[in-house]
Amino acid sequence: MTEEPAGARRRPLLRAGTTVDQMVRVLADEIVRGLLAPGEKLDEGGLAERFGVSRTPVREALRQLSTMDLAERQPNRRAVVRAITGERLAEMFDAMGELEAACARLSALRMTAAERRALEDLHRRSADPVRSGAREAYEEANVRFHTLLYEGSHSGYLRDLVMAIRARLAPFRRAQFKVPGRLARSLAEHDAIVAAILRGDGEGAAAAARAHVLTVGVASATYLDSTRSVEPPLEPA
Amino acid sequence: MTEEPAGARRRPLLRAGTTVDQMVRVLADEIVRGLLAPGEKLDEGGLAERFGVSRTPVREALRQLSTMDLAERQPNRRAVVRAITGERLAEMFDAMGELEAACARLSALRMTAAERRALEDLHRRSADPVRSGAREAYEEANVRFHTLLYEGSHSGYLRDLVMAIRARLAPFRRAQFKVPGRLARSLAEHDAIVAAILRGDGEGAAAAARAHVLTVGVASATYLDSTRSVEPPLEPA
DNA sequence: ACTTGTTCCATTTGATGACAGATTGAGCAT
DNA sequence: ATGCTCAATCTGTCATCAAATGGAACAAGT
Repeated sequence: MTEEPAGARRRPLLRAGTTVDQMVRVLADEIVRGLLAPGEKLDEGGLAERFGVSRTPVREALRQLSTMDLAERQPNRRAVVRAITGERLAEMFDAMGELEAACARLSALRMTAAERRALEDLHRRSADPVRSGAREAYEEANVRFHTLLYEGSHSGYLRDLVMAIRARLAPFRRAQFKVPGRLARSLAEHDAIVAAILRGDGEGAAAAARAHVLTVGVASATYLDSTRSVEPPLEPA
Repeated sequence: MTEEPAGARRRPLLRAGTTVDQMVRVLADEIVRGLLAPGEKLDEGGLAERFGVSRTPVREALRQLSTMDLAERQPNRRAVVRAITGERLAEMFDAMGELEAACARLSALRMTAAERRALEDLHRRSADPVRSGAREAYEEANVRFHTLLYEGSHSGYLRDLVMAIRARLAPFRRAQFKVPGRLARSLAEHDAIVAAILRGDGEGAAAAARAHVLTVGVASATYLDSTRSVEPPLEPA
């Protein structure tokens, strides 16, 4: 620690973790966003060259990805991006619905007054993007809304669990907003959840949240049927 | 495949996966069962020597363990067995309760007639071990009972999720059965769950299952308070 | 002729030992 | 007792070797 001229050159750009962690972040993001298609081969040598490292850290990254269920490995066979079957996708939405419902239920029971106010405020402000049809803005508000629900459960474990699944389903969820009129309906569903939470009705909040996610799941299934593929919709960086 | 004299010498004892997978299984088991105490250092060189391999596969195993939340790693610092704080344990029981409730709810809605019969049969047979005080036998029936619930949800994803948490909590859950009279109460709680499922009452089943897990969680918390430690109870191999 | 089965080799994975950088704890001076 | 120095130890990464895979080329059978 002799010199630190201002730019801190020791950290080579976005050094938030180790080399392997960085690779995992990048690859996980690309898989979740569909830039790496399901079934795509993850060649150790190729990835090593791409990231400018040797194969050792690449292997560690691949093992982590496979533990996270984003990649699949078999002994002596090359790793591939995990393909999501339609059935599995449905199961994931099932689980997502139940976990969202759990968070909503616990939020209704456990949220502090401040947390309830914040939720209500955010929900009220979300009406503007819907009126003006600002999809981007609403999507952002939507993410914040659900995050507040997870935090409201006052269970970090539950929050981490549901956010992991959410990240995995994000591309599929996002597609639904392109359906005409979906924004308004989404807002109405949020309204039911907020109302139940504010009156402390745990079961009501759970049912509303479950229905909300179910709707999203059905929309995704429809989308998939129409495209005859389980690949998540591509999108630009 | 030229010769196979009967003993199949090619597989060197329990070869169910790769070297790393085997190490992960062994270490995960030891951590979950408390043979490796929380906070215990996991030295790469030491483990390499113990398993008779080089450090590279050990590192992969450690990375997988840390992804599974069984170990903790920081850059350039040695890996340690993940310590479960009391708060985190409570959160895990929370999540477990919600997931069990979800499985029970879905079971009530989705179980086939055969599955309902199997659940009822098992539950009825579980009364014997309780009467005779056969703790071991009841514990086994208990595991099977819950597994049937998970399968009944008809969601493999949900099942995997809840079974992973269950494995992590197993040592804590098991301790509760040593409390006098707990077997009978556990059976009674199961009874409420079964009754709700058989009459197709999803919400009732969910509530009963949640209460059941909550009871277990409270019992564990009490146990922890009494021992002033968050280490899972040790038990012989 | 077209499929089916076999043999080989280029490619890829699994694992090892070695080297540079970071950490930790013992020893010493204050 | 407190803080500093430095060496032993451990982690992160690499280059390299043995074993396994999976196609291509080729032979044989229907």
